[in-house]
Parts: sequence; C-alpha cells; structure tokens
Amino acid sequence: MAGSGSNGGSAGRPRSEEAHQAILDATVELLAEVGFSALTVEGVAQRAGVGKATIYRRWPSKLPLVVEAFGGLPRLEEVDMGDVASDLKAMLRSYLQIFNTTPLATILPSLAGERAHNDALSELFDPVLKGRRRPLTVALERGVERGELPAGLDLELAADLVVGPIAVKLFFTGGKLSPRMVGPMVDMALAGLAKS
Amino acid sequence: MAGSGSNGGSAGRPRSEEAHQAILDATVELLAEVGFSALTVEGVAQRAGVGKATIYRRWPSKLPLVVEAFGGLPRLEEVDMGDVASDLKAMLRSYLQIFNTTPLATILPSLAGERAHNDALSELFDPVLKGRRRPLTVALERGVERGELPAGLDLELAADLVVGPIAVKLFFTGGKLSPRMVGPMVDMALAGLAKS
DNA sequence: ACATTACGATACTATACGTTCCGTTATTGA
DNA sequence: TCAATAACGGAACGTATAGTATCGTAATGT
Repeated sequence: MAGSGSNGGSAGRPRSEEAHQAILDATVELLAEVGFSALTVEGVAQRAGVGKATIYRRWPSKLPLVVEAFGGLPRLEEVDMGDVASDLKAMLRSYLQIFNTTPLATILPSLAGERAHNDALSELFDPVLKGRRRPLTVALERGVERGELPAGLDLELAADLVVGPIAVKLFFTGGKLSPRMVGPMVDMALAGLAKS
Repeated sequence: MAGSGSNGGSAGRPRSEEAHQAILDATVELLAEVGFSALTVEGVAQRAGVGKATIYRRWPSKLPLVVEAFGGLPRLEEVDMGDVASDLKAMLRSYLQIFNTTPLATILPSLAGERAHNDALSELFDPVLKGRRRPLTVALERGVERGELPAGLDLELAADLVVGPIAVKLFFTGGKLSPRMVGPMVDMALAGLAKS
C-alpha cells in the first residue's frame, strides 16, 4: 500500500505516489464540480482520503496544485492526413471526444472565467493555453504550405474562427458537444457563410 | 439626500433609489474585480456605502442581485444597413466598443465560467445569454432573405462562427478586443479560409 | 406630533478555511 | 534486528467571514 519512489538515498518513509495521484485526481474532480474559487485544500484532502498536511507537504497553495492537475488532462493531438480539412476534422473530433469523457468541458470554462480577474492564475495559464492552441496553427500553416490556404492568411484569426463555435457552445449555450458537429463546422469555416 | 419613490401610499420612509442604484453599480464593479463566487454581500455593502440590511431588504441572496445587476449592462443592438456584411460589422464594432468601456469583458467570462458548475445560475442565465444572441441570428436571417446567404444555412452554427473569434480571445488569449479586428473577422467568416 | 418604515452601523453566531501538531507507519542503514 | 528518519491520516487550533438580528437615527404620511 506504500509508495515506491527512491528517496535519493535518504532515510525515512518515502512519499506515497498513490497519495500524490489521488490528490491530483481529486483536484480534477472538484475543479469540475465546484470550480476553481470554491475548491479548497480541505475538500481535496477529504476526497483523496488524505491528510491536509500531505498536500501542503507537496504544494504550497492551491494554485500550483490546480496547475499541475490541469496539466495532466489530455490535449489536442496533431494529425497529418494530407489535407487541411481532414486534419482539422480529425483533430477536433478526437478533442470533442475528450470533452465527453473527461471533466475538461467543465474545468476549462471555470479556469477561463477565473483568469479574467485573477492575475496570478492568468500568468500561469496563458502560456499553457497558448501551447494548447499550437497543433491547430501548425495544421493551418501546413495548409498554407500545401497551397490549400492563401499565403497571407492570419493564422491566429483563422484558428480562432475554426474553434470559435466550440468555444461559444462551451461557454454560452452549454450544449452537447458531439463530434458529429465537427464536419459542418470545419466545412463552414473553410468555405465561409456567403453564397459561392 | 433622500429617495423620491412613491411607496404606493403606505406610510414610512421610502426606499432610497440612490441606494438601490449604488448597490447595483457596486455589484457590477465587484463582479469585474473579484468574480461571481468571491463576490460577497458584505463587500457590495461596503462599496456602495450601504448597510447590509439595505441589500437583504431588497434581494434575498446574491444570485438575483447579480442577475439584476448584469441585466443593466448594455447588449448587442440590431442594425440594418442593407447588407449582411455591413450589418454584422456595425453590430460587432459597437459591441466591442462596449467591451472597452464597461466591465462586461471581465464579467461575462466570470459568469460563463460559473455557469458550468452552478445549476441555479445556469438556469437563470441561459435564457438571458440566448436572448443576447438574438440580434445576430436576426441579421443572418435577413441575409438569407436577401439572398446573400444560402437558403439552408444553419443559423445557430453561423452565429457561432461569426462571434467565435471574439469568444476565443475573450476567454483564452485574453487579448485586446479592438473594434478594428471586426472587419477581417467578419470578412473571413463570410468568405471562409480556403482559397477561392 | 405621532406612527411607520428605511437607513447605516454594529454586535452576534455559526461555519469553514488554512495551518500546525500528534501518534502511527513505512523505509533505510548500521 | 533495531534505532533513526520522514511521511502518513486525523484532529485540534486560531482566524476570518458569511448571514442574521438589533440599535439609534432619518424621513415620510396621517
């Protein structure tokens, strides 16, 4: 039932890797249930079946704890199938799959909402969020290289346009994020609304 | 220094309309500064220069107070200039203007983030948020009638696509929401990313 | 004038946070 | 095998702040 990490040679009971993971799992669960600001170390300890001291021994406060817990959630995976439309669809489809099988769909709005008025969180998360967008702009850039997309394309704006509908549904209409919506979504972003 | 409302004929000191507005203003300010969950009635009372009892006399809890305060913020205004592109651009430009001159840009993410794990708030706000989208779908529908947009267009998805980039910037990249970005944004949504 | 109601301020009570301490347990090294 | 060491879960501590109740004062209508 105990941990198995090597203490680097020093004596004493080693830190339990089980407890570590249980704490991170409990943090993710509670983030989804009550959100960032209502999350307390005491609640995490109870959920994880762990003493509060065990948490404070590893993280000085809830902010870095939340950051590490969030970092354990899955992210967008790069795909290269030969054309932009297929790449974007495949990437977003598997991403929406993640939304339906992990608490990410609840945690993301909570942290994004907190970011707006919590500078410390903002500074920690902005780079993380920026990194999570990368696979998207990479796919678009590849589309430009292939000649599928125009040369002068604003990649940032294009990325925002592609995932925009997901963000709107996620934050506002709060509706079902089915992978089936990806097809029409990407097609519309690529072709535009206007009559051709 | 006193209020001026008519008490409906009943005797006694009338409720101060000044205090009422000061409370709503303070609520908006604090929503922007600390967010929904960290907002306290005590904090609102202090900011408004008002006793706590004065607040509890009017609102049973902070939720309806927040709802009413949010309801006082400006919304999207309908515009009809003759073509979809102009309508959308004018509407979104003035909306972004609002984002830069009111705390809306901070409050919206905070409430949207809370909505994800606060069912009571969700039930109250989902209709409000849906109503705020209306002018957008109306403008798009008019575009279909005019023949500028295809007949079978999915209006909801189209609306999500148009405002998507704003939502993404608002929640994630948190960057400058200049009215100047509206032109390229709407053009890209209408024409699509792909080479024509 | 007098009754009535709202006002700002403050005292009160209960809850719940973060922190620290404690006896126990697991591991290392002699 | 047995001390030394460090992490463990649980519990106790002090503090802060929520919401409520109460106070004397101010502003109305009769």
